[in-house]
Amino acid sequence: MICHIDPSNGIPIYEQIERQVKFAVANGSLLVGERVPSVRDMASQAAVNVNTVARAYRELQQQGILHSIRGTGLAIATDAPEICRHSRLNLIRERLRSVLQEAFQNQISADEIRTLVDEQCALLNQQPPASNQLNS
Amino acid sequence: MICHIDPSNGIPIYEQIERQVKFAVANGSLLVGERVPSVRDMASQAAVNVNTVARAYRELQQQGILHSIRGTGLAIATDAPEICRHSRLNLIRERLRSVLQEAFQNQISADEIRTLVDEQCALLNQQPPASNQLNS
Amino acid sequence: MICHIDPSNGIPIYEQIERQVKFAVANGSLLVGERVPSVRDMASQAAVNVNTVARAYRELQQQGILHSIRGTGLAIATDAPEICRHSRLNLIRERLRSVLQEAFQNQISADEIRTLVDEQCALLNQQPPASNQLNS
Amino acid sequence: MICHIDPSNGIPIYEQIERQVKFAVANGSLLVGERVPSVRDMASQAAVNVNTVARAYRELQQQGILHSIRGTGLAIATDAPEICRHSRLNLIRERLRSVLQEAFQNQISADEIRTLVDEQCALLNQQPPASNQLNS
DNA sequence: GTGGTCTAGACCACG
DNA sequence: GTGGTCTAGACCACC
Repeated sequence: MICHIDPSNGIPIYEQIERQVKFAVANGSLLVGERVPSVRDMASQAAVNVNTVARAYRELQQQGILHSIRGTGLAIATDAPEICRHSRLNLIRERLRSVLQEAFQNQISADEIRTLVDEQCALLNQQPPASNQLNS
Repeated sequence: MICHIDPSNGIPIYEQIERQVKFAVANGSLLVGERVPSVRDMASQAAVNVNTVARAYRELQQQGILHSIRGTGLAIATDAPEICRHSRLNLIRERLRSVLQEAFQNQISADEIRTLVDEQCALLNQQPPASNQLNS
Repeated sequence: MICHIDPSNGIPIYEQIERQVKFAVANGSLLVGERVPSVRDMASQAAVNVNTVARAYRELQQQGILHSIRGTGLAIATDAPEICRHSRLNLIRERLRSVLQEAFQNQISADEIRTLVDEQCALLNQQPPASNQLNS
Repeated sequence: MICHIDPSNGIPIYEQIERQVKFAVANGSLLVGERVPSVRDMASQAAVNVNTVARAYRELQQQGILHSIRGTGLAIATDAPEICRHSRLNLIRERLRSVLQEAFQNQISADEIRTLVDEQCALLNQQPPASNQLNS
């Protein structure tokens, strides 16, 4: 599990971590019972503060996605795949809603929006997907 | 020029004011040379502090959208319409790019995205535009 | 007597008017006993507020450059040419001092300054002097 | 990084702070990536209000000279040295241009100007730089 | 701990 | 009347 953080993104770092864990679970990249990196490892790998990782893990525990194994660390909970698959589209939907709302408030038409979407899809698809940051 | 402020929507008040002025300029509601309400008028109309309006106006000046006529007030600058028209779409485009990038990196297809977009367009369009609420 | 005002100049408008009257007197463009335009005329010609012109004239009176002729207006005082010729270079010197001081504070050397001065002299000399604004 | 503020010199305090930061960057006293003092530290050291420092820092951010590391503080941006070196000379050049223009329009010769410049250079150079006063 | 936002109220220069 | 500066103090999110 490797996290790519963009600190100048508007999205809080702890939330970027949360989202990436959820996507990895929904994806099958992280399996039930598998351990996530320790707070310290994740912090040093992603070059962020340990408290930030701790906060992300804490919130993931509260959501039932991680559970702690005493003395061992945190692992993906049994229900995690279901929760994450269920919320996978919602994570995107919520961000999208906010953008589109601003667009409509500025009297940008649905057609103009679709044009922008297609334009960005084209741009992003032709980028090498392997080395990409997960946020920007 | 009347501003509708939603103090509980995450976007800082001074930025809501900025956006609405930009929008009004891009729109033609505010014409080149026209004066914006005095900081005191705008503050009392929008029920916010004078300094908050002053900050919005100051940033609009720094962006070349307003220019100050000493002792008289602030007016729409000559190239404000061009700047505002440009930035209007760019602000949306940039936010959209960020969302779509996250989506693609998590194996959400362009078709799924278009479905989400259409869904949100439908939802947002049927909201009552009665109150001319520019923020939320 | 025609005044060229640059409202976006940092120098207060009333002071721009003062300086231009002084220079005109030092120049011989305004002669002893000659009347300056009425506050209203000057204000409409220079497109500034009447209060602003009034303030400039008031300060020129206090400095003994203008004197009022009851019911007639304001005229160049007897001592004005001497005063103005004397202060002609000082007006420039004072502004220059302020600029050079900032330069020195930023560790720009006297030689660099002389280069800048020569550069600006060359630039300004080749401009048609007739149509120029008097301030900028 | 220590700031010397003169509250009674016409230049707004926040701008004195801005200039001194820019100067220090152009100078190499502040290196890329280095952190500036926290707003609270700078405020207490310079005996000004926190908001005043915050305003200076905010404007430096907008100019691309500082960038914020969330929850950690503000650091010198990558291209700050270039920006600061550029703006240092440009600020002087612009002020100088304005003064010289007024001089030429009032029939002061380039030679007279050079004499004034030399005179001011001599005056300013012999001032005691003991207190390292960056403003006056 | 950090910066960011907002409020309230004072004072100033300018027109 | 206008905007601009500064202070003081509160509250917030983030690290």
